[in-house]
Amino acid sequence: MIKSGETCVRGCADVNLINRNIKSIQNHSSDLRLRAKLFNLLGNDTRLNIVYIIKNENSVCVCDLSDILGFSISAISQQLKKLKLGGILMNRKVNQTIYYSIHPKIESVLTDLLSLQTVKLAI
Amino acid sequence: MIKSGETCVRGCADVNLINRNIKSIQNHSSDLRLRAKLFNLLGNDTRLNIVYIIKNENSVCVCDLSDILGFSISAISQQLKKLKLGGILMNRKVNQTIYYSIHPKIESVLTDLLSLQTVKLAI
DNA sequence: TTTTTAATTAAGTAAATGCTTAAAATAGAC
DNA sequence: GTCTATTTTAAGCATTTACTTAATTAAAAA
Repeated sequence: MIKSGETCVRGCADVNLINRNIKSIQNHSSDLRLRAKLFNLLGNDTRLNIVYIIKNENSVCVCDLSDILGFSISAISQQLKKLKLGGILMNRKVNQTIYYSIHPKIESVLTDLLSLQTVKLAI
Repeated sequence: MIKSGETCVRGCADVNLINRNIKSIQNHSSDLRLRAKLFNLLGNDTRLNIVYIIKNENSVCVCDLSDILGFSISAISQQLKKLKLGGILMNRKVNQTIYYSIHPKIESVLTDLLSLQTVKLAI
């Protein structure tokens, strides 16, 4: 907790606002961290493309993703690993082939995130 | 366009799926890039905290954000610059103080993004 | 005018990111 | 058993990221 004129050299510090928001950030820290993590996973062109493709096709193998996106199998595999660890994807093995699909828990959230109107963003 | 057995050594390549999705990614590339950029901006703890605070307070100065989040003024200023360039924040000057606020164009999108149920994400 | 305040910009740095190629694991086909 | 196909993992590398401190800008106050 900061008291008026205690830690800030400047005059303009809004002590109430500062303390109120320090608490607020603390109270919501786990939610905010989780949210940032989700946004971070989707905030990369390659990973967002992967998620977009799998969402449309339900289930896609590593090889096909590599052919579609033009990156090495290895590169795709590494991104798939991150998406799986992040709870966005799951996979199942059929013979030698591993098919990735959207994790049911995140399905509806992803639908929302991918249908949001972001056209407004263009500056 | 890939033809069956043309570019892929492997047998399992689903040529139709591959070509269909190459087109799909091309058609949606600008939307996907924009969306990834937005997620990327929000996919960082410091920046998401900044946006969260400003959304709650309407208008906050650089100094106060620095005190709340415990980073140098400079660090906060650099993140604010990214958020402003990305179309998420705007600012106005009152004497020596610069107040940042949510850009009206992105307000409703942000409300959606911050109210999405992401608790499901925990693994 | 000089000093002070708020913020930005510059420069530097450690760590993270995202790809590459090469090696290793896994399991079906021969 | 060996060979082949699919994927993962390891190692390396160039780029980006996110902070720090120091210098600079801009404008109000003394």
